[in-house]
Amino acid sequence: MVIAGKDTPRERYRAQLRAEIKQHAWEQIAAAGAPGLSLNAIAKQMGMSGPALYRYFASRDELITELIRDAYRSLADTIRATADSGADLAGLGHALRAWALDDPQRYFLIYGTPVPGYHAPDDITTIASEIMDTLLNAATGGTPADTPDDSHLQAHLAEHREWAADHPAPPTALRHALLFWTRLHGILSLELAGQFTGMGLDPAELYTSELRHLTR
Amino acid sequence: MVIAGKDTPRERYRAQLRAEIKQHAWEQIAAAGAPGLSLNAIAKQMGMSGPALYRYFASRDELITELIRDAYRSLADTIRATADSGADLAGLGHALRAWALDDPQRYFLIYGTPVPGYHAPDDITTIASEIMDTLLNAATGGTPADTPDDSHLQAHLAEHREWAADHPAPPTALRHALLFWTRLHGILSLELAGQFTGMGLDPAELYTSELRHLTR
DNA sequence: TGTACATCAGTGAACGCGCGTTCACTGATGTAC
DNA sequence: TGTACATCAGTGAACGCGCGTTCACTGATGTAC
Repeated sequence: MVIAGKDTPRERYRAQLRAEIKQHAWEQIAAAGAPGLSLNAIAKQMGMSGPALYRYFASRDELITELIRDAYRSLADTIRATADSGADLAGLGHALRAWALDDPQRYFLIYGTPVPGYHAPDDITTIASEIMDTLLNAATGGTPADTPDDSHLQAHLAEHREWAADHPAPPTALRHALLFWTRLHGILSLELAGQFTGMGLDPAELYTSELRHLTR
Repeated sequence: MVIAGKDTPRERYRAQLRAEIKQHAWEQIAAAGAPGLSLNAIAKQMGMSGPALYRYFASRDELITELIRDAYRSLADTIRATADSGADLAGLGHALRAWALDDPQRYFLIYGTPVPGYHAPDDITTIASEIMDTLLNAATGGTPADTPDDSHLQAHLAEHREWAADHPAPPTALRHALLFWTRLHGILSLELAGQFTGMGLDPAELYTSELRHLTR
């Protein structure tokens, strides 16, 4: 069921202005992080008065939630499109890294430090599991990972697979998808946070090495 | 060279009050995240007026920097003490996890979303490399990791080892220490951020599995 | 041991600021007859 | 095609709030003779 979205000029204008607001919001987040996001500052940047934005977003919280949703949507679409174009897990790994580097603060909005007390709406959780779904597909189809047999973990996953409830992936694939996620996130998040700065090594080497290891 | 620290009653009182302020700061960070930290709120919580705190910290920024320093110090000491007590990399991994779970926001203060523009003072970088040093010791001494030979990455590390300049670890150990760091951080940070919530699996199983894999 | 002075902790008032959000209102744009 | 009315975008003033930080001051604590 799609919400009407009558295509009147006014509706189109509304949609465009909402998009414009979000774009300025992203710029502000890139410059000062998510906590520094301010409706008034966005309005000023757009040459409008502060209260005007309340025609488009009910509150600051609603705007942020929407940004989080868009970030998840963008990542899910990117990963999905890459998979649909025939890429294997290695391809997904490279797509993930490119997506993250494209806008680090967007990555952190999803996977960064959580704000105590904030809880994402259900539809966002749905998008998150869509991402896992794509990973599971790739992990199931591809060659099995170079992994020592880890029967203990696989037994655990075989019995704790709510997150993959409607996916036929075998335990080895569950495990493979999880390692793909956690290992790449480990390197990516440290890189984006600048933790490798000054160490002299190239994070990309580390990343592709792990990716090779995961998809050999 | 140690800064005097004359042990007068006044000095002891000062030190104790600084500690008390920091403790309230940590509670506030645990409750609302680091961006929500407020000097006035801490003062109120302690039954003092806001300006009083300026006797103990020159500014909010100085307080936060000090908290970051303490977090690094605490982690470095924990890891070092664990290593000194004879633990191998597996032991360090468990110590790391326990330390992180003990206060997630403290972990995120070190490894979480960076604030664009903030740059840590040099002495903090020094503590960070002290941690890497302990890892390198353990990685050098222990059994070599179960790793496929990755000559490409090892060649890169052999020539980009500023971060381990004054450590005699061979490339295999450099690689081992890095993987230890990035893989465990990947799982830990996702766990602390609540990304496994609702998935039904136990992050501890994933963590110990990776740790086993790294220290077999 | 007592007095005179310096040091320092903490207060209260104040400044300037930006925040999110509400409200009554104006003016333009679209809709119905 | 033109008029009457409803809808909606945006404004400016205002509210209440909390923030970091400064400043002049009071009162207690320590130090020197």
